[in-house]
Amino acid sequence: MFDIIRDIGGITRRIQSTSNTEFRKFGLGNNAFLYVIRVYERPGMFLGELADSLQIDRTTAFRSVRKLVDSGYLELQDDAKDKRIRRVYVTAKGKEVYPKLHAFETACSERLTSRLTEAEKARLTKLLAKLVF
Amino acid sequence: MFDIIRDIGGITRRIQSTSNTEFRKFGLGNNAFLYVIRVYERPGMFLGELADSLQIDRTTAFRSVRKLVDSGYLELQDDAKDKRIRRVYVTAKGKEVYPKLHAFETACSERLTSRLTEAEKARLTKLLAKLVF
DNA sequence: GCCATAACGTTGCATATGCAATGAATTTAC
DNA sequence: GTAAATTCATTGCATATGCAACGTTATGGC
Repeated sequence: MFDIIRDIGGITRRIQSTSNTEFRKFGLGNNAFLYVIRVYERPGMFLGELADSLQIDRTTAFRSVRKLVDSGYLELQDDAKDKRIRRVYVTAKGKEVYPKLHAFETACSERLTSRLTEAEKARLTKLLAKLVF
Repeated sequence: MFDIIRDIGGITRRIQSTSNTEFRKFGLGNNAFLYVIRVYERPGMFLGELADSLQIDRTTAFRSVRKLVDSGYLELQDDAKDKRIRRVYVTAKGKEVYPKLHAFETACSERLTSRLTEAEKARLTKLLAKLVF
């Protein structure tokens, strides 16, 4: 049964590796692309929120976001009410690159599930959604 | 559909994080436990083979194995025929700790799939096995 | 046999990672 | 209202990571 854990672990590491190779040319290696995608789709999260949503350590996420701010893909804005938090948004440069990131993610997904029928894909999605941690 | 990739990515990072926290007391943080488990179950792989089977970068795997040799969990043996390769085995110390690693993996797996019926678990396992990379 | 090609382990180097700790802002309890 | 506890962002530090490169050994083509 623990095959499930092992399988998804291996798949994840492999996808991560090829994604990083693919996106290094944009300066989006080391999982940086994950942040751009997520922030594009859900702008205005604060830093810790973003980290949690990606299941990534907050300090690692913090540094990754800072790098992305420096390289012009993301920007930070102070919150009006809560002085502790800083909200994250994509810049024009980030918006511009998003379609490429998304297309690659889609292509990865399609190859990954290429031996599944549409019905099986739907079932898999449903089953994964029921997993809990 | 790319939800599949995102889901398994998040799950993997989270499991990895808790596993590392759990096993750091044995000096088996940083995914080191993965190597011990794998080598225990399939002894005699050579270094690159082991890395590939875990979908981990070969140089990273090399260094992790070296650390585990230093800490006494694994040992290396030269191959009789092929002078290039070195095969990996668990030591007595590695064998001793394996049950704990395996038990934790099982517990993780059970919690993860706790909202699934037995039939659903079986289906999920089958579907994951059909994923391709 | 012999040369080109490939596979392996290994190292250097720049960078990422993550735990522990800090300080500031906010919320909770009383 | 205020003290304690919580939640942020941020930094320090030790360590892990992964690409590129190297030397050695094996393999394939001729």
